Amino acid sequence: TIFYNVMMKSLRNGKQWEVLEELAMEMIEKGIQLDNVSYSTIITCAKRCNFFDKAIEWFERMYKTGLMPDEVTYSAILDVYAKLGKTEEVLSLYDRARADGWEPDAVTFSVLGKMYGEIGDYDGIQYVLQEMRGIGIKPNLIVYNTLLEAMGKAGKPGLARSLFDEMIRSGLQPNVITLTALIKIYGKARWARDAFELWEEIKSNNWPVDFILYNTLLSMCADLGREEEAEKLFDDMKKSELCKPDSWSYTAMLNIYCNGGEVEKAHELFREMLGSGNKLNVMSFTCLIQCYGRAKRFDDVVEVFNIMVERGVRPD
RNA sequence: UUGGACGUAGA
Repeated sequence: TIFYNVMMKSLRNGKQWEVLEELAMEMIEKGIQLDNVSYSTIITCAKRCNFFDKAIEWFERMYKTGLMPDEVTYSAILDVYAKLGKTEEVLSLYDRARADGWEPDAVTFSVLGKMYGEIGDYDGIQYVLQEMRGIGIKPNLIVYNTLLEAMGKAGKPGLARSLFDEMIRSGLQPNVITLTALIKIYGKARWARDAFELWEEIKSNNWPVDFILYNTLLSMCADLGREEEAEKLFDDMKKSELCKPDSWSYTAMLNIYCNGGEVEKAHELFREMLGSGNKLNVMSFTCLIQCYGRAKRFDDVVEVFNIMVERGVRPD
């Protein structure tokens, strides 16, 4: 069994669903017992290959064999239903499993929290927090990250901040994902002051930073029209080793200049981007085309479009 | 180390 499980794991990493399923069928034909590791590997492979129906099919097959799912298999299948947006199924499966004496763990709650975040269900998030406390599970870093982001999606930036504070008080160090999520939440709440305060705190605490975090700050600046701060951040990126600007960074900067009507700056930056060796994407072209369109520079619109086609970027 | 959960852009 372990041999097959290891095989299936590597197939899963290569997203080879068809081959993996054949192997699983072979196990059944040869009478080799599938255990929870086998089933959870099968389920997550199907999920990663977007064959959600297959994931459910295999879970039901497991159920029929009478093998009890363990906490890993449960979270794996709950995540499948959650990603399908089948909230009812998630909850009924959760309740049924609880009734069978199953003890959920931190991963379970991050799956549930993520689901409620996606639908912006504040009461759902509270339910997760309450269940977690009731069972006596201490949230780990990922659970905090998930719930914090969910609070943001439910339109509760203040509560997201409270969770962040609670996390720090509990002695957990935030990672770059925590910080990026918070910055995005503050940006969407138009809390620029809080976001920049957090940015200072990040630097003074030596908390981790990467190019995605920078990009998140840049998009916030774009949304809120904070050109000066953005230019400073963009400059930092160019000077840094690990956080070089990518096409997302350029797109954010182009947005700032376009929204500010600074067509020349946008044009100059666009040239820089073309020469930067970055993979180009539709977003930056879309932005620039709009910019020229608004400035009634239609010859430039055509030129940008032609460059886009030349560079092999497909319009969507 | 046989298996599960988290972060960035345009219209």
